[in-house]
Amino acid sequence: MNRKEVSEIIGFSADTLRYYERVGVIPPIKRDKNGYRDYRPNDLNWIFLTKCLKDAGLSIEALIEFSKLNQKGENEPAQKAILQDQLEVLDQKMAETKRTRDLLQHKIDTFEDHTAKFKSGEMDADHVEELWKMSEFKTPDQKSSH
Amino acid sequence: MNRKEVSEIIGFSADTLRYYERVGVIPPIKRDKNGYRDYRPNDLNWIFLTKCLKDAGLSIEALIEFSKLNQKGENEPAQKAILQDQLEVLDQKMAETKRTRDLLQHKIDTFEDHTAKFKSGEMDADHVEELWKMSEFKTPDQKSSH
DNA sequence: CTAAACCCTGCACTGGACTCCATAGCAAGC
DNA sequence: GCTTGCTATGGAGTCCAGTGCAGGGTTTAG
Repeated sequence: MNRKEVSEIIGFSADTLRYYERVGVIPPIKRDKNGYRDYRPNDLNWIFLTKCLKDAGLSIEALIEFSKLNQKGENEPAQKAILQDQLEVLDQKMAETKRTRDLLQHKIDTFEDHTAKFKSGEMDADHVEELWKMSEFKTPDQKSSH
Repeated sequence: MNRKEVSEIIGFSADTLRYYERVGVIPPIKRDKNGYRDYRPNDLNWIFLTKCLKDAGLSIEALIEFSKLNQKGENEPAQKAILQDQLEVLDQKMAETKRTRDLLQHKIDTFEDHTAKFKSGEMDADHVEELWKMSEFKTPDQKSSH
């Protein structure tokens, strides 16, 4: 399978594919007699996993780390551990996204509620969110809060 | 409230705060007699929202757009629409993350199952995932698939 | 024989989002 | 008055993740 087909299936550009191979996100791809890359099903498989993890927010560096361990050979426990770690990362990410989502929902729900006032005064990290929920969602100077 | 306190509460660096103000992600902050920024509760409020949206994956450009709309004054429907859009984006993101998560889980669960073989042959976008689920999660050249 | 449509390489460049730097003002403590 | 510690500024530099480009090769179609 050539570069173009892979690009079309996975959705990475030819340049990105080459870049990923160069930096080690994907392993070196076999070449044909002309030196052209010949992607095999297992390559596609790996690239697909890469795409999933990238879409899930992993950095290139993390993907390289991941790929290295995989290429090291029979290192299943380590690979499994990485996957497990990634699972946890994804779970955390989802939890956080959900929190933001709920905050946003709250903001939408209470958009018209201009009666809520927040008191100035002490304010620390733990209270910012609470305060935010009560706030009027306006830029500072549209209403003086003195 | 001075720059340092805000940095500590929100978790943006002083430089980032200045950068955001410069590009318009946060509105111009009032200054004291020395020209020092004096962040007021409503500023903090806005910065907190900014942080949420940024963490949720919005680009600086999107944040500027959002901020502009907000500063334009009574433009609630437009603001609300943006929040609603973001809500949808977050929902989609979560769904996709969950999909990756489940794929990963499957991979972990079937890690030892070396009997599964995937056939080379036709392969298109719709089948990559299916194929991937059957694959052995190895780099291409550790086992020849000819 | 030539053009089109692929592919290869190294390296320079871009865009986004900060981050650092040099220089300088103010305020408090010694 | 001097040092320390905060603040300010414009502008340059950095890092990440690609993206583009010049220069070149092979195969197929006309």
